[in-house]
Amino acid sequence: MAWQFNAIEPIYLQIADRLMGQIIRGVYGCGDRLPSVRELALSAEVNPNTIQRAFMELQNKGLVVTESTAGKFVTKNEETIREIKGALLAAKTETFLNSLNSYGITKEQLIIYLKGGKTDG
Amino acid sequence: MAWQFNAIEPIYLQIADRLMGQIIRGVYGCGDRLPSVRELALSAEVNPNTIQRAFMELQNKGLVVTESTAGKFVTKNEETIREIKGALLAAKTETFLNSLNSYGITKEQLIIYLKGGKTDG
Amino acid sequence: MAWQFNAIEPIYLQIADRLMGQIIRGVYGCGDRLPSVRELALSAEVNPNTIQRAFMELQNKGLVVTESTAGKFVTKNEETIREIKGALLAAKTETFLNSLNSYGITKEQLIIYLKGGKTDG
Amino acid sequence: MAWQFNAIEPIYLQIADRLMGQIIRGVYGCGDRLPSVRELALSAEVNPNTIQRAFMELQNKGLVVTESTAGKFVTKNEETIREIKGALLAAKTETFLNSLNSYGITKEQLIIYLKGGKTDG
DNA sequence: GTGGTCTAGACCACA
DNA sequence: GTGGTCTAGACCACG
Repeated sequence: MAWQFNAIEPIYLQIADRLMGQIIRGVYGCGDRLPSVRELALSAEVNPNTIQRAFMELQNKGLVVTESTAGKFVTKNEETIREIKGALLAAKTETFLNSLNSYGITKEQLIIYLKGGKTDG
Repeated sequence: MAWQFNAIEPIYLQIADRLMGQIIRGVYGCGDRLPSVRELALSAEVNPNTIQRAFMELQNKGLVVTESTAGKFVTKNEETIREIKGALLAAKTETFLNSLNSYGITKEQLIIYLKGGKTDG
Repeated sequence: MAWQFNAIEPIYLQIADRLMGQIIRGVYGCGDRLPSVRELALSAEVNPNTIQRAFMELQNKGLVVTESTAGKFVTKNEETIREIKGALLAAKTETFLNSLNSYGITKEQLIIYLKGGKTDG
Repeated sequence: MAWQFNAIEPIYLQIADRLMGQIIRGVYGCGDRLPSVRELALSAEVNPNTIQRAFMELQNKGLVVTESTAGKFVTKNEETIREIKGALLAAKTETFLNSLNSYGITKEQLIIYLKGGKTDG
């Protein structure tokens, strides 16, 4: 079965996000070889160019490097991954705090709630 | 100018959410009179029935009470408002934590980030 | 033939009551599929929107759940049904006792009468 | 202020009911003199004929007797009052049980509820 | 003026 | 076929 994409965001960005998540989570570790463009194109049921564009995004961020003949690899620089993970957390959190803001909930209140809540287990 | 609505969620729910936010934030305080159905219909540029439905939601939640010919009012029960604010925070936070989870970020990491971060200032 | 409605209470509430009665009595059992909105609209000879509103009431009470394209179903939670039946009995009884009160008849007298009376047989 | 009447039932019957309630409750005891027609007409803000008709109802039931020059009196026969009180209780209860019946609630269930409930205090 | 109800009819998503 | 949403416009009760 093809992957699931929403109709709002460009598909290549959705694929890039998905791959980024897998790298950040460590599904593909530091220096690991990533699946080939054709492989991904088949499993996602999209045009290989779309996969290529997704990789472009990741390469621009420094998360992925291409070694011409051998394929594409996760960067060996752990620091880069950590930075991107941090930036992602920052961006998502800011959006979230803004959405809470429109209900008059502040960051401090959120922290108190998180520390007291049982959401995670 | 008409309000902005997205095409995904029903308009009446978006209006209900907006009003709920204003009540929770205190834009409309405990016991305050809310704008009339027709008034809101004009400013939102929607059918009065749509506003009516939005209010139904808020009345079901106990956030709004209506005094037949006098208009609609925010509940005088502060406790109700606080409860709903809490439930809302819980729901939004759970969704957020789930989205972070797909990047391998845990609640604890989020708390650490929030306490150290500069997002708010 | 159309159903009978009084002119005092809103039709949609009368329909909701009628359906609630049927669910509580077990005419529609736990998890049973209810007639479709359009079907009921035809037999009651009212607008489908009116039926829809009636169902809204029942859904708010948790008595009915809707499975988008499959139809509407009685909740599978027997407990919910029992609770609502109890609440209904309590409400009706209180009103009744109040009306007796204005004739100086107490609850105790009513109990005695019920136990001795032949109303049921 | 005038008394409150609903628009459904004839006013004279509503007045008769009100007076009957007062007699049954003992507001006007066995053999007591009742207010005059004119007096009642003034306080109820209705035509004296309407009061007269109300009294006719009570006289037909044997609850009130007219002593031509002295006015109208509650019957001295306590038994009559008790009978009417009983008949009233029977009628109201039957209606009530029928309404419960449409929700599948039996007389026995009502008795159990009444004995266990706290409705009265 | 306020809210509430109802109808008629349209359009959408889902499957 | 199912439910859901929205509009347009009418009518009512209340004060």
